[in-house]
Amino acid sequence: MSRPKDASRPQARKPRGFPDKSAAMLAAERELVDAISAVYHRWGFDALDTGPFETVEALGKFLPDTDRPNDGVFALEDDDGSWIALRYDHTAPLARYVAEHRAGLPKPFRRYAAGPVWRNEKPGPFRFREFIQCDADAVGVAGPAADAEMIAIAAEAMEAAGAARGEYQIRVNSRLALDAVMEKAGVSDPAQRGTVLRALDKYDRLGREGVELLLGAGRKDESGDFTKGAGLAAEKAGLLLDFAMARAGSRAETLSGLRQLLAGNNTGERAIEEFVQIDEVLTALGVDDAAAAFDPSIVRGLDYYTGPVFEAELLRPFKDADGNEVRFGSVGGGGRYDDLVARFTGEQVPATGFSVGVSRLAAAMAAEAGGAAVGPVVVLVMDRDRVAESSAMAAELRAGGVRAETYLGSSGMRAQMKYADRRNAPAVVIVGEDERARGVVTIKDLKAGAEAAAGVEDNEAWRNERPGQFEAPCSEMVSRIREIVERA
RNA sequence: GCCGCCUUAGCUCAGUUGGUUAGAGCGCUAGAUUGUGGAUCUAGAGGUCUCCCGUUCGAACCGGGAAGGCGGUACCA
Repeated sequence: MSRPKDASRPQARKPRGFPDKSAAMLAAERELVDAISAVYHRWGFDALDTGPFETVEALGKFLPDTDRPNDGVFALEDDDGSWIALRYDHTAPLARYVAEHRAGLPKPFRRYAAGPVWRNEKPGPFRFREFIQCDADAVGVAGPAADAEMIAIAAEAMEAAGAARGEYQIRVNSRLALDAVMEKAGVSDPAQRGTVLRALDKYDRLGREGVELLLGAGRKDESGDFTKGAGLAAEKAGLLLDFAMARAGSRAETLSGLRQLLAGNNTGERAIEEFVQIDEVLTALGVDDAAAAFDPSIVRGLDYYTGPVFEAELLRPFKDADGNEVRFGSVGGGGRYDDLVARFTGEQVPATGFSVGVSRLAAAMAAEAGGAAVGPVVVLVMDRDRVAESSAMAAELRAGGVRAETYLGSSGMRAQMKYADRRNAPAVVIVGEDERARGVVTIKDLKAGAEAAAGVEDNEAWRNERPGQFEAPCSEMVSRIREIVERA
């Protein structure tokens, strides 16, 4: 009866966060990668692939806990006892590459990379442990003009990804400005600065009240878990909150607000000057207020960035598989990282870059599109002894540029039709005794057939009508099929 | 990592105050249909009720633990 449990039999279960990808998903990913890469290429970046693994030392400084190299990254011990790990982004490998080959590289060095990255952390909906990033970086360029250009590229990449202007926004801030406001608020302890930055970063999600709690005593979330706050006095927290909320209707308006907030502080003056230059270049490049805004609540990771930082936000909501609206928020980010190469060489090399998370975008678009990918034309086999004839017809279709396959299963016609339907085939080709006798082929347009059948309730009528079906001379088979495929 | 909720057929879910053979819809397979995907009707396959331990004469149901899932939160280079 019931099979005995066999301990040696593995469970057919895949690890979380590594989704199986359908044909539709793969097509969406490839389209996005191609479109975004084309933008980078057009702006003068060269493609470079550094492979999936780096030494943990190369990724090292930014590991959360160097004693446990498997935390955060996927690491394994090499045969010489050293540890290597899968890259968690494209920027750290680039820094290593530049340091390793600095003598032979043109300066500035402009490079783009597209491929999977891996993060060993808790996955969630639209959040994976393996995902594709499309990354562009300019190494050896200092100054806000280079950052402004990256922002313009980010905007163009979003539009190439299918977000019209107004459906996305690049939100720009600066570490300098954050430093300035923390200086003014008297926050100097490194640990406290970290807590403050993390709190400000949550403004989007928690709003002013939530951030206020995190800057002060702390906050209890709805599950009852408590997060300790930065312990700031209300007055200091107020200044930080005013800063985080300083985004106004346009870059110019935000700037004038920041001028007042940061007045009388040296770092603040420098931050303002940086914003002014970025704004000028953005305007010159045609990046308007809808495409890129100054937003002081943008923080991004802690250790890595040294100047301007920015995030690409998708404003258009998507529907998930259950029809619920999903707001995506950030689908890409970047900024200036002047110290990353210096880790290897000791010599400071200024750099700025931007990266798009393609997998989330593709997952969203595929989920919304919902449908399966269009399948091949299926040539049915009516007479098992004449498989070769079907094979020849399928070959003729392929030679004519049509994706086609011969049905090679062992079932009857009904099952073959069901197979074609399930494959989402645009059409089937039927040649049985009748057709052979008259030198014709029967072609059935499955999509037209399904539409025409929607109103037919009577089985006999359905069978007589054979909706979507017609005969054609053998010589016209390829051209008639192509008409159908092109319409699909 | 921490907190909360959940787990019965491929999917969505009923069910039993603990009592012989556990249900529905959808899906799947086959037939009605001799050469036709839809619709309709009929039949069939598919479950140690997530797992382990305990309480009990008896557990899918009660208790404890584990695993997995969902949500929140922390971290996110």
